[in-house]
Amino acid sequence: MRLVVARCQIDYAGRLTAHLPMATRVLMLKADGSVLVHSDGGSYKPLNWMSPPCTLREGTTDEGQVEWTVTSRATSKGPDDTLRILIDEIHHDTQHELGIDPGLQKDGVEKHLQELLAEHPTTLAPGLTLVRREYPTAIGPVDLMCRDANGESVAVEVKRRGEIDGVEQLTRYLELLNRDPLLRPVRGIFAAQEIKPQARVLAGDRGIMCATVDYDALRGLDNADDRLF
Amino acid sequence: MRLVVARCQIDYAGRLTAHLPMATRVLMLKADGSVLVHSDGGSYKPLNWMSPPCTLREGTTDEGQVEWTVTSRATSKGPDDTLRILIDEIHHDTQHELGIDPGLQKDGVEKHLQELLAEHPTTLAPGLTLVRREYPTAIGPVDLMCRDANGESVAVEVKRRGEIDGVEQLTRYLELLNRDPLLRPVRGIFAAQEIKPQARVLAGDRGIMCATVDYDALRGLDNADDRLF
DNA sequence: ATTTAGATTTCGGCG
DNA sequence: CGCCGAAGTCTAAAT
Repeated sequence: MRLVVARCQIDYAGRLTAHLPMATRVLMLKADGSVLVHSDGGSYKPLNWMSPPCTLREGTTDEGQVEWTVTSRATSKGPDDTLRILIDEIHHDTQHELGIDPGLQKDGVEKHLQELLAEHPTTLAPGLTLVRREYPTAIGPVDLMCRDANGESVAVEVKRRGEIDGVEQLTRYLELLNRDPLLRPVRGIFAAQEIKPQARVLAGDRGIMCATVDYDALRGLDNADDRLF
Repeated sequence: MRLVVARCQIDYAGRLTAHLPMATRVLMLKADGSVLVHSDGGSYKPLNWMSPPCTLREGTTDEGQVEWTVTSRATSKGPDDTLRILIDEIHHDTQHELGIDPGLQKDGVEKHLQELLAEHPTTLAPGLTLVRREYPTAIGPVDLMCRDANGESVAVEVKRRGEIDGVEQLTRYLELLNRDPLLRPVRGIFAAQEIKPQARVLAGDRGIMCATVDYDALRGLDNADDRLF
């Protein structure tokens, strides 16, 4: 990892073209050849960057300025990209050995939400029981297939954030499932930690029930269960 | 901007929980209080981070190790987040004045594609003429509203990458537009630089035509036009 | 290898 | 200020 602070001007050409006027920025040059250009603000996203695999070549302009050219080969996904960094002045330049990172361990994403709801289906609707998780269909798996108090089928789509696409997805499942005479009628529940108003409206329009899920409360239920055994 | 290279262990708790075992990493501390944790690989996304606004507080553990705690307040968007960085050894620690960045200038995104197609609708279908761009409807603007050689209405949805949600979006527009006796029948064209197979199948199933757009060729047409005048 | 769905998505525009 | 759509999205799992 090489860390450079420099006054520079940057031009990118590839999937789009972008330009950064001359200013002082941080350049992060990683071991795999990738390059990140950061300013002193914004979020985690760099102003500009080059994804690996790519190669950096150092050159000199006609005016005698240092110029770095970072290039990647054209792949099936996109055209060949070029990042041109024209360096006016280097304020800082250091090299560091970091080694391979052991990697990130995550917990609390959609999969966990689905697991918790599978164990506590009654939090979605009274009398609901689980038939199976990841119920397979021709167009993909339904997150939770359940049965309600009347013995009728209920398909549940779980999302961390409930938006229109999720409602569309559940609608496609319901359309398909309701063609099966052994299952029908199948109704739907759209479950998410947070449901956007537009998604709620669309769901209502299609007779789909919305359920807001409290992740912490579910986790609490789960821990309570654990203590019983 | 403060750049730190250190052996550290990191724990994040907020929208999810995440853990990074002890290893050497780069810590980028920006002027707005945000923190980025980078390893020597991966893409532009940090292993872990904290978005502004947030505050960093330095402390010491019972074992005498330095500990940084970065916290942000709970907002309407999410709960309060905490990033705990336990520092084992600092290899490098420098401070740099960067100033405000003049910002990025982009060119070549969906808006541009839409503009080019608006000027050259016949590349989508022979005899097609533009009625208007961003044609307003109750559920949002249709990218391009056109008329074909027979004088019938054609709604065009423009995407850089054509996926299922784009087809769903166009379907919703068509359903609404076809309720209008003055417009109907309205057919649809789904235009994108690249169309995914599943999106193509769904479009075909709904009688929507797909058009793959060559951005460079369109830009060429545009330049040719310019030269005529 | 290709495709698809999820993300601590972030970012910008408009009402 | 909140909602909505686009992104050089990236990434990991499934096909």
